[in-house]
Parts: sequence; C-alpha cells; structure tokens
Amino acid sequence: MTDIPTRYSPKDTEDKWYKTWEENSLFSAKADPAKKPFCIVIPPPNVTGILHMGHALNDTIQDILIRYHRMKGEESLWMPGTDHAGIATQNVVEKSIAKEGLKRQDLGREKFIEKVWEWKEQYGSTIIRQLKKIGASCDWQRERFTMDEEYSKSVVEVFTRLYEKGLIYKGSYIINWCPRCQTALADEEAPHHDLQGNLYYLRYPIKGQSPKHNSEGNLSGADPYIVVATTRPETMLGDTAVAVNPKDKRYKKLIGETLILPLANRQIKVIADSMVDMKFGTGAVKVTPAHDPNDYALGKKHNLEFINVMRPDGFMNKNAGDYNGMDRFEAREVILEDLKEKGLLEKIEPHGLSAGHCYRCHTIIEPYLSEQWFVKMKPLAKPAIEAVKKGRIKFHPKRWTKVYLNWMENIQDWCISRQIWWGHRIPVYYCKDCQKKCQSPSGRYPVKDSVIVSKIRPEKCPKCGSSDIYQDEDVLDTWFSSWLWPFATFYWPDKPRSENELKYFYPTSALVTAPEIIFFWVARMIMAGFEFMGDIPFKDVYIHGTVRDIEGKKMSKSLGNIIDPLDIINEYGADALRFSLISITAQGQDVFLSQERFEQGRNFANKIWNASRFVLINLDHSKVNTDLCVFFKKEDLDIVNRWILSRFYSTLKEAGKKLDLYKFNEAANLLYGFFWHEFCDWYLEIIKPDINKTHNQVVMYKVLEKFLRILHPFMPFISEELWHKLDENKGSIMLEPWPHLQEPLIDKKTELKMDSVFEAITAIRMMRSELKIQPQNKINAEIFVKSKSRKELISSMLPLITGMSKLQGLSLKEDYAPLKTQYVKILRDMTIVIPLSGIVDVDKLKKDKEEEIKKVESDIKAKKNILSNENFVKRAPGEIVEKEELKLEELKKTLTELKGIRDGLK
RNA sequence: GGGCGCAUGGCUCAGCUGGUUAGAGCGCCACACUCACAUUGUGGAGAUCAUAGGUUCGAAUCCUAUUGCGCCCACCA
Repeated sequence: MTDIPTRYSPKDTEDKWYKTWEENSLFSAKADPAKKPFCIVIPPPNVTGILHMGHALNDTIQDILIRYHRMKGEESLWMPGTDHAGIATQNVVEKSIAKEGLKRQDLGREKFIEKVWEWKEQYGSTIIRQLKKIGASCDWQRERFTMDEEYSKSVVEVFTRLYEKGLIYKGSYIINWCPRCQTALADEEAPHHDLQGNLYYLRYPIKGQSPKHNSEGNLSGADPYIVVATTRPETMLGDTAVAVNPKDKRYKKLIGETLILPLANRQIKVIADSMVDMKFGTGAVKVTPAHDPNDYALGKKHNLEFINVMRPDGFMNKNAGDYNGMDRFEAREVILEDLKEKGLLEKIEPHGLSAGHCYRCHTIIEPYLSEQWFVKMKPLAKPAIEAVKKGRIKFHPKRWTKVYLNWMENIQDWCISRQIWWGHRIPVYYCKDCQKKCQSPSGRYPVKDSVIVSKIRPEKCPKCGSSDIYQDEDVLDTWFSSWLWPFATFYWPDKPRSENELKYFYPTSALVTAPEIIFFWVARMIMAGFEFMGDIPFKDVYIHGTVRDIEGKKMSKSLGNIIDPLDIINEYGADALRFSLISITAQGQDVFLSQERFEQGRNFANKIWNASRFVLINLDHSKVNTDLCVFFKKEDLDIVNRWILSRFYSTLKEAGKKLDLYKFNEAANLLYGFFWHEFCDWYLEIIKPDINKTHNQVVMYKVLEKFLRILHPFMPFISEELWHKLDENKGSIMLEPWPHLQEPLIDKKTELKMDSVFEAITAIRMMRSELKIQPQNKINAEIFVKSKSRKELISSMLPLITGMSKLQGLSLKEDYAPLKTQYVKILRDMTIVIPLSGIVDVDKLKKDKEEEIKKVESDIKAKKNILSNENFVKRAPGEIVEKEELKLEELKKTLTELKGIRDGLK
C-alpha cells in the first residue's frame, strides 16, 4: 500500500535534515535592507558545558522564535557562540592536569594557558554539537568565542574607554574571596546560603582594672571584661577595636578604655559608633577591619589598623601568631579551646547565619581585604534604568521588571579583577621606575602614578621612558566580556567590519534567558549597550522558568535527578523533546519535569506521522494542484470543508498571537488540539468515506501542508520530513512562508453548526455506550430538532451523523411524543431517541431520568433566584440578563420533556 | 529583615481584561484491533478552585489577612 512505516522514527530523519540545512547554509543571515531584521544573540553556554534541560528549554524557545520570524519573511539571525567561563574552565583544566600530578603553578602561566586552549580545541565544541542535535538553527558561520582575538579587542577597548572616563578604579576593599579558587568574586558570584552556626561570646579583659587571677593565673568570671559576640572567632586575631553604641548605657563609661585582646595580647580601644545594634548579642562588637565589610567601614571611619590574619588560601598567616599555618576552621576550634582554657569563652549559642558561597566550587567565601579593580556602576545604571521604566525594554513576564529595577537602583560597584589565569588579562601595565619614585616609606605607593592603561603592551613608560614595565597579573571577570555580547559578536569596534551589520541587526530583537542571570548578564548588557552603542541591546527580554525535577528540586548532578536531553532525543526524538518541553512551560513558571512527559511529544509526532501517512495513501496528486482559491471564490465548499478551514485559520491566527506574546505553551497546545482532535478525530474520520472527492482531496492536502508549516518552528525535523513526503520536488520547509491568514475563511457560524452535529454524534455514541450496545449492533435512532435552521442542517447531515455514530438508520422526526421503551437524550437544540429492544434495565433508566429531573429542577430554582434579584436585573448588562432568561426558558422546556420521557418509561 | 511566585479533579498544569455547564495531558474504569495510527479510537468516573473576610447583581478570577510550599535579594557582628 505504501512504503511509509507506521511509526515515526526520528533517528532516520533528524541528522539527515540537519546536515542538509547546514550544508545549504539555510541558517545564515546577512544585512538585507529589503527585509525586516530579527535577531537573537544566544546566551553563550560555557565552553565546559554539556547540554542540560535548561539549555534545551532555552534554546528551543529561541529556535522557535527564529524559525517563526524567518518564515514570516524577516531576515533572522541567531548569533551563536560560547563563553570562556574563566573560573569554571580553569577549574576543569586544573582537574585534568591534576591527574598527571600537576598544579597550574608547576606549568607556569603561559604553559597553563596553552593547556586550556588545547582543552578548548578538544572539548570546547561539545555543547555546540549538542545544540545541533536539538535542531538549533544558529548561523554557525558566525560562531564566536569570548576569548577570540577579535573579541578580546572589544574587551580591551571597553576597559580603556571606561578607565579614561574615570569609571574604572583600583582600590583596597573587602571583597568576596574564595580560598579554594583563590580569587576575588563579584557579589553576584557569592550567593548567600543559610548555615547552622554558633554565636560565640568572648571576654575581652579591660586594661588597668587589674584582673583578679585564680591560682592557675587565669581569669575568673568575676573579672572585669567586655563580652563580644561573634560567628567567626578566628578573626579575633585581627581585631583592632571593640565598638559599642554611644547611646548604650551599659557601656557608656567604657568608651575610650583600652582592652587586652586575648591570645594576641594586643591593646585595642573601645570605640563608639551608632552603627552598632544594641539589641544584638551583647551590644558590643569586635571590629576586624580586614575581614568584614562592616568592620572595614568602621575601620576607615575611626582610623583603625587593618590587620590581615589570613593567607589567600584560607590558612592563617604570620599575623595570627601561634595559629600561623592553620586552616581557618581548624584555627577556630583551637582558638576556642584556648579561650575556654583561659576562662575567656563565656558561652556558645546556636545561631543561624547565612554566608556567601563560591558559585563555582561552593566553598564558603571569606570577606577579605585586597586590592582589586572596580567599575563605578551608578553612572552606567542610569540610562539602563530609564530604558526599562519607559518600556523601551520589556520583560516577559512583567514581574521581572521590578526585580531588575530594584537591583539596579541599589547597584554596587563591580569588582572585575580575578586572580586566575584563564581570561582577558587586565590591560594595565606598571612602570617600576615610577613606582620607586613615589614609593612611601611603608612600601606603599599610589597606584595612579605608575599605571599605564593601554590597548597594546607599551614599549616604555610614557612618563619616564623606562622600559622596566610589567602587566597586571589579574584577569577580568568573565562577565566583563559577556556583557558586550550583543555587539562584540559583530566585531565591534572594528568599524569596517561591524558598522553595516550593527546598523542592521542592533538593537537585537529579543533575549531569551533564565532568571538566574538577570543581574550577571541581562542588566550589564543593557548598561554596556547604552555606554558603548548608545542604545538598548534588545527590545524584549523573555525570562523562562527553571527546569526542575518532578518534586520541584533543581536538577543537579549531586542530587542525581538529571534528565539528560540527549537521552531523551535518543529515546523519543528531538521534536518530542522540544514539543513536550514547550507545551508544559507556562510563561515564566518553573518546569517540573519527568521522563513520561516526553511521551506526549513522541505520541504527537507519531500522530502527525500517521495522519500524513493516511493523507498520502489516499492522495491523488493530480487533484490537489488546484489552487485552493478557486473554491474560496465559488464558496461552493461543503460545510465540513468550510469548517476545517475555519478551524485551521482560527488556529493559525491564535497561535500567531500567542507566539507574538511569548506564550509558547499556549501556541503549542493550540496546534496540538487542532491537529489531533479536530483534523484527525473529526475531519479525517468524516471525509474517509468520500476521500476521493476533489473538495476533500484539496482541503485535506492544503490543511495538512499549511499545518506542517506552522508546526515547523516547534517540530522542525518531522515537519521537514513530511513536507518532502507530500511533495518531493519542494525545497526546505524552512524557507516556506508562514501561512497567510485568510480571515474571511474564519467562519464562526459554520463552526457553531458543526458543533451541533458533533454534539449529536457524541450523544448517540454515549447513549450506545450507556445501553451497552455493541458497535457491530446496527440500530436505528430518531432525532427531533427544535429550530428551523437546525432542522435544515441536521437533515443534510443525516448520513454523516449516521455513519459517525455507527447507526443503521437515523430519521428526522417532526414532533416528539413520549413513547414506551425509548431511551432519550435532550440536547441544546435537539432530542435524540433510541427505541429499546427490551433487553435493557428500564428501572435503571427511569432512575437516571429522575436524577436528571432533579438536577434541572435545582438549576431552574437557581436561575429563578438570580432573575428575581432586583439588583441583578437592574445592574447587570442587558445581554447577560437576556441570556439568563433564555436559559431559564430552555430549562423549563427541558424539564417538561424530561418528565414526559420519565412517564413514557413505563 | 525586604521582595517575588505558587496553592484548581489521583498527578502535572491551563484558565487573558470578573458573566451560561471550570479545560487539557497523564493516570483510572468500560468498550473497540479487516479500517492511517494500540505511541490508537470511543465513552465514562473524578474538582466545596488552600482558609477566612471584603468589593460586586455576580468571584477560581479583583482586594485584605492567614496558612503551607518554593525562589530571589540583604553589610544581623
């Protein structure tokens, strides 16, 4: 009959079509003034990345948008690429060389970077290959990498521009320090997590109030001291003051007193500052300016000494005295022991706290005083806030606007230096000779005087001519390169190369991303857009939900709850993966995923496959070449064909609207419902007996053909495969236009008429089922129609109703008179009667009718109540009141009929 | 401490600007394979729309409070 298999096999089509698309450069876009541009830049995945469900969702959404707009005739560019992901990649390569027993320091900076590049060449395109598996139609010829030579030029350009503008500065501040990665982290890179810790109460003796010693020489509880509370006792070695609130009566007379810092045996002062919360702990707080941001501020204000007691690796340093060389947590234990021994540990209380964790290795970060580079953010934030407030950039869903604005309005300066090797090295050079000249006796020198910021390595110092120059050791935060993504990917600032394209594609159209990186990336791109391009980088930001497992937990390797998209593609196909993901992703809601979800997508693909198979088996190609318009003009199509066309165009219209509103799931579900339940379940079943009729041939072919086109953005592979099965001479479906909306063919009247017909068929099927009449048992039925117009309709549809409900015969009768041994169903505008052959349990039917009567009676009562409410009649709109009145009339009629039927059942 | 989101049939979710009978998928029950598809078809059961107030002629829908779950932000030592 046909050589099309009864099951769709994704494996036979997906790779084949992807290859064809790629080989024919169907994804490539170029500035074409004759067309409207549509552009999305991909959120560049980490080179170390492997595709997870989050990517699958993110990239499916983008691919749908790109394919949709491409079909709508827009020049659609999906700009792809990867991110060098400084810390993440460095960690991965460090792990890999650790297998050979090597550390990065063993190799040295240059050799290590070489290793990273080698690693990148070998494994860096994994995720790109995987993106291709899901069907991503990126313009791969444009693929960029944030460490490319050209891209690096953009980064350096931006750094120097900002420096010259005075927006980049170097300074000593308390930053988030990861002792494992041994680098500074931006605030966003050190998310806080709750921990169960303790609040330790320490006693600091007051000098000059001669402590009374016990026999062992230790302090007793009665001695004069101040009690401070801390969660990190090991930092006490760096204390340079104890602060109290000036209003605090308990401590008023102690202000200005000197304390003996235990274990360190240093003298520190009691200072007063209103920042101190009297209600917390004891109201007295130890001040460690080198290890806590608040204390740092206090230290600056009160001119305190900054004593750093920790090494970059999280071990105590020589300032820690006896504790030098201990790990910070080990030191904590030992210090507590020692204090306890000396009677200086008053008590320990359990205390919940939250501490920053390294977003890469999850080590608890250490607030750490160090010299870092920062970007002043307030001036950059200003236009970026305006743009969103004025609606030039819109978030979808809207609520993220607030989150964005809240962060932007409280923005802090951005720490951009990282003490790692893999990344864009800071384009800052220092002149050693200049440094010597302005060095202070303490060994410090003002940074400004020896700094040379330069796009290329300078030969000699522009100030003194010295060639004794070295480059800053640090590299830039990865986001300092990705925030340029929407224009640096076009080779900005290389004018000859970028100008034309940027003019065309920038601002890009939409950005699709997850909520986690609104601050990291989205906000910063907006700022960079204004600063360097003078305009927004994109118009719409679509924020999709997070993919979680069925219990709502994030998918993660450690939890072992990962569903691998590649496994799903293997088992169900990429189209199934895409469709299932999309159909359950309500706008902005998190996605709760289980393996079974993908069956829906697979089943849908299979349904489409088989319906197409059915059409192909029955298709007479010579008939379908007729232009559909011929029928439109003559308006001589029968109602069934008019109905399916109306339904198709309604679906097209609605799905288009949903896509424009970023409501992908609703669009997907519209297609699903239309195809399965209207085209297959009703239309194809109805035309089956007359499938060779020209009208049916043309319409079934056209609807299927157009449906494949609107399906294509969602399920690109199967739609392409079937497209060619329908007509092997055609080019790729990718290049086909999105179907033109034939508004006049949307005909709600026809749809309502067909609904009546379907209602009749369903009712008869239900009656058969209730009466347990076997399908092979061909019975007769009668139908009574109330209104005149319906009478005509039903009369013309009798054969269809008879066939679809597997009746022997169905006769249209004028007036209904209750008879014995009948089974009756009352519908909105008709009544259906099946004569009983006496096998059935009449009492049961009677009972059922009694219940129906009760139901209708109570409905009538409710309606009457509503209508007797004066306020309702007065205030509700007239049409609503009329509707209610009409409904009541109908109910009354139905009641009369039902009673008649019940009485007939004797 | 602030902010946000979510609570709708056994499960996962739709339900736009308040208006007849609250939808879908999965699961469940019954029936049906000469018929494109059993990854199928037909029919069915199953929901006091978290709780308590309020606005309204009318609330799953709007407002307030409460409870439970989840997330984000924050310099509580």
